[in-house]
Amino acid sequence: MQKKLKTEMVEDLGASRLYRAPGESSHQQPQRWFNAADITVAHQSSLLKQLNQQRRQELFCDCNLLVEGQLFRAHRNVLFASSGYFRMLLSQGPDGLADSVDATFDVFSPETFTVILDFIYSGQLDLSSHNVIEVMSAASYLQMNNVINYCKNFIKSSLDISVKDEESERCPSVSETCSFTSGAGDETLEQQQQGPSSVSPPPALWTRDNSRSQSSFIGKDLDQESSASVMKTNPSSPAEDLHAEAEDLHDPQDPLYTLPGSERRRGKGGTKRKVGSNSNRSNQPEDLDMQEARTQKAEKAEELYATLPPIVGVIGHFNKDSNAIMRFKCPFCTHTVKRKADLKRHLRCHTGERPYPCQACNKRFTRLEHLRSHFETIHQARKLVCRKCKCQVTEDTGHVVCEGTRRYRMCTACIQEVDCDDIPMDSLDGANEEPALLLGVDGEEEGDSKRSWMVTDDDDLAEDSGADLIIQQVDDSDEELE
DNA sequence: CTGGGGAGGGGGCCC
DNA sequence: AGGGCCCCCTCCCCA
Repeated sequence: MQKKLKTEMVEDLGASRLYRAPGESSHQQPQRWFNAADITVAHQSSLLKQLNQQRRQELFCDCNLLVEGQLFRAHRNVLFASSGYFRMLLSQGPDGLADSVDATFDVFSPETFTVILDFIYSGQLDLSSHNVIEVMSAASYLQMNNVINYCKNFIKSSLDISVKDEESERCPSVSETCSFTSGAGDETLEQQQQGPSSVSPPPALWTRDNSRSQSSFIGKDLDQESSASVMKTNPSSPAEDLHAEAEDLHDPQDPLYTLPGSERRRGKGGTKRKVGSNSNRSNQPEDLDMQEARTQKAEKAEELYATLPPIVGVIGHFNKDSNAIMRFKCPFCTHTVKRKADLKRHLRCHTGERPYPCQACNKRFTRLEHLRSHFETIHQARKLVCRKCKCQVTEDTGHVVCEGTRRYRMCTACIQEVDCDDIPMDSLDGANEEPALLLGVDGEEEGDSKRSWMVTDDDDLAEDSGADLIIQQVDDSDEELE
């Protein structure tokens, strides 16, 4: 594939060279440039191939790398040019060079390092849904930004559901394996050549080989600078893709859904304004496309979580015994956490996954506790404070006022001040009842109710009987299957 | 314009 | 590993 790409590039350049305006002299700049580019591309390709051949034959290899006990041999100059980690390691002077083993890695597997090393020497990145996270983590560790970008693109493409219907029919399986080919090796190689490319990188192009259930990603290698600029300007850049992904999940038309991360605040005002007025929405079946989108997103998020390697770690620091303290690093950002569970929780702000919908207002949350907090505050008037005068009330003195699905308390004095006809009182004073969320329904044991929150067929209760509102934990994938 | 409060989101950490 | 709690921050609304 790489060869084919290179060939195409050369052919394109050749075509450009042959296409010359009448009267254009042969010594004009374009022709010289294309000639030079032609030669450069061919030379790069040949050089990289030679280096790879030398590596495979262990010719002139001057660097030994031990990955979980498996020895890899490579060239220091190539590693230096490809990885920020190796740049730092190898620029520390000759001290560490005398050893038979120059570097030892235990934070990723030999298989992962093979992918990385193959990429360094060939420009081809063999990604699959099973290794992408670990490769990304390793690339992060080795400070190879272009590999990280490819991984992001791969993940994005795997998660991409915007063209789900048509695409899924044309391409039966979401890519199981993926091969990235880059034009000229690594970022640093390019950086060291002519700086930012004069030609903006073409958008990544997906080709799929259905017969082998395989996908190939063909894209021009993004050097650091150009990829940075692309990320700022090109909406299909990885960083923005992530946000776009999140927006995909949360229908931008739907003010109920806020965006994760930096984007999440955008829709918030709308959300708050809609809380009381959207109750009618909760009575309607969700838009099927949106539901399907959410389902697929949740499945992909689950797949992503499932592919998390046992160690997605970075060595944060050393304790007094010089033992490395492992932390779990987010593949999407620089955040690290101590526990894998915390990483999984954190990843939701990148994947946009919101598995906890409020049955009352359809608002979705990333965490159960947030949903609970929301439900208790908004729909159950758990706060024993008069909304009007802010005075403390009790379960008895604080009358619960309904406003759509929203409930709050008012003290007796404030109730009397306001015209009683204007205030829809909760006749059952339902907030005094224990919430179905916490105690279950119909005498169910708490444990059961926690796991299987009642899914009622009667969605109408959302509007008028807030006290009986039931928060439903929706397993989108199950819903989809049903 | 500004400050206070409400609501939501995220991180750390304990159970 | 998941649930839950606490805390902090940000955003928005409103007086």
